[in-house]
Amino acid sequence: MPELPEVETICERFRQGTEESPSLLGKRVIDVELLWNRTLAEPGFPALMRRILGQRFNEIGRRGKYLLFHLNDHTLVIHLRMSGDLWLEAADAEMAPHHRMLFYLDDPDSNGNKLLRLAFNDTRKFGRVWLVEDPQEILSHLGPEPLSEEFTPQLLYERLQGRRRQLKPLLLEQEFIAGIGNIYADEALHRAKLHPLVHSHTLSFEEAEQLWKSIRRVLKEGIRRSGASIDWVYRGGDFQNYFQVYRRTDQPCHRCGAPIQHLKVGQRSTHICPNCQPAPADSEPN
DNA sequence: CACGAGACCTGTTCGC
DNA sequence: TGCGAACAGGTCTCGT
Repeated sequence: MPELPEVETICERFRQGTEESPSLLGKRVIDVELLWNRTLAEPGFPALMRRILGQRFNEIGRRGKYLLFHLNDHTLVIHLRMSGDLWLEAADAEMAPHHRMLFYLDDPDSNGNKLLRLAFNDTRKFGRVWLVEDPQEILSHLGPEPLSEEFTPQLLYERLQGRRRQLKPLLLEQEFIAGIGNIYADEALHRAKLHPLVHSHTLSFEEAEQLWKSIRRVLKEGIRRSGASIDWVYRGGDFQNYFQVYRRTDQPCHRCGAPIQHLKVGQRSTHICPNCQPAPADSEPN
């Protein structure tokens, strides 16, 4: 489900709090419940309990699609994968279906009463939770953060030159660039007028620069719209109303009017405008 | 290295 | 209407 903009939105909500729920910052973990064993990747549950009880949420961050909750001397790392979501609810709220892990919290001044519950809800059970001393052990494989200053057109161009892969699967590789998923890959390629099957090393610097701009634009717009909410998963964002291609099969391209096409690239559902994104010469299968 | 298939999971939608 | 197949925003691992 969530890609960089959705994770960033969740992150920001927990930092700031919302009308319905307070900020997570300063809250203390006083109990944990694990309802689906494989959700906890590391360490084992007894070790997790020993280390996490009594720790406070001091800082909340994001790297790629990973959420980072910095506690006193450990970091709680969460990846939502396809269907994960985090809810901050009353500690005695009725249990919704698909809750996989619960963190019971109190306030500095609520003397040990279970006040709130951070619930990891994950229909498909792909999501994972880690508690580590140094998050780098989990994040070190990630490529550059696309909205950071280090991610320049020049860097993208060099990295594209260093590989000989089709653009779309390459954009989905988290070690190539962190945070892009199926929606934002399609949207970025359309805005850059690049076909998903184009090979990375064939791009000119100008094309790489267009792709760089498109990636940044699309991710920033996603964040500005609080992410995309499709189907029943993840609520709150409205970027889905501004998609140019994703899930718009047969509808007219907003730029040229041609019907959007659906194809499979690397086993992932892919959407393009056949007119704005001409296929590379070497990729005509028929 | 590049790439496809299969796993991991549950729920919804599609096609006959 | 009914029922199985296909599909869903992610990632890992294995085989060619």
